[in-house]
Amino acid sequence: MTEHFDGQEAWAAALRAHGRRVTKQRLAVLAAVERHPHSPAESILAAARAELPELTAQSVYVVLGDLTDLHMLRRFEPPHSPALYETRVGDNHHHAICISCGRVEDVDCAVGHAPCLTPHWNPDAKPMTIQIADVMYQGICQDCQQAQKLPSHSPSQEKEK
Amino acid sequence: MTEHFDGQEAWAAALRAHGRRVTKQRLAVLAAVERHPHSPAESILAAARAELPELTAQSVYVVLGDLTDLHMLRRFEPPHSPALYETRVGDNHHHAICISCGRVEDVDCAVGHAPCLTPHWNPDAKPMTIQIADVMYQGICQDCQQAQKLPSHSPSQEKEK
DNA sequence: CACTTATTTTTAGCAACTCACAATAAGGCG
DNA sequence: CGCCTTATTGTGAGTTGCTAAAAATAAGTG
Repeated sequence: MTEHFDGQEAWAAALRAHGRRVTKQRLAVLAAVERHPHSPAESILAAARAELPELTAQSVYVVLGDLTDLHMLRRFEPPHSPALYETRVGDNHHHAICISCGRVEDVDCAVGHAPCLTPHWNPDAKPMTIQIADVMYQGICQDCQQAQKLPSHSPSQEKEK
Repeated sequence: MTEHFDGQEAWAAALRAHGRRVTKQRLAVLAAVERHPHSPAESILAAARAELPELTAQSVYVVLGDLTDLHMLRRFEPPHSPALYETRVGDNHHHAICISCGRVEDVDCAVGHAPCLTPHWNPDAKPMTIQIADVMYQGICQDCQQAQKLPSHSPSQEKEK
């Protein structure tokens, strides 16, 4: 317990910079998210409790929500999954999710800064001012592909009767 | 009540083609989704009940789930919103959501068939086999932009203390 | 028309959050 | 350094959106 003083202090500074108070709860949450990117609130709670056992679920929800609003954290919601959080913000990157095992990988933005970012509006649509474009790739990771080829019986696909 | 026999029959055919039974509930749900694209289950229930008052919420969930699996419907889940459904499937198009009022607009795929679709994998990542890429644009629609410029008091933005 | 079984209904149940309010403790101040 | 204000956390309850189990109903088949 000696090498995370710098991270500690960095987060503290960031909190102060945003006019937030530096509490052990917030530091614990931040550290937990940093160490377990792409995690849901529940896992973050569990991870944070390792170093702060009395931490509450509510606090985690409140903190995650607040820090996300401040853009100190980024939240995204894959289909059929609770919201996931990560500390990597500001660089607009995307995510690939394995529909089989749920694993999430980061994917850098394909097209530089603004991704596939300028939508082609239908002639009849009233264009919006786009602020961000979340791209969510869905596929099958190598491990799961392997598993499907193997012996097994049910590929658990469509049933179509 | 005379002009929707064709739609009726088209959906019935599609259901049969997928080995599903043609029930008034399924037809009502399909019709409701078609008439109210980008709607959550609850709204679809309400809309469908207009023509089939005894329809159950459960049935709607079951039907929506089943038809989505069959790709007769498409589901997507904007942040902070329940799942939305639409009948426009097969043409990979995307969605733009107004973060202020929640309105959803369809956006045709920018890059032809596969959208911005080939992720650039980080050197250390094990690439997945991508099947689909959902792009979710978030921004502010013209109406809401207007509203924000106007007199009002709280733009309901960050608070940053 | 009878029969099989998909589909719907009924009734519970649950996960992931949100809300309201009391208790606690940062950070500013004298 | 102790006091005070108010952000933050904790407590306890409540909600939404959806899934599960089992009984009732009704498509489609022969």
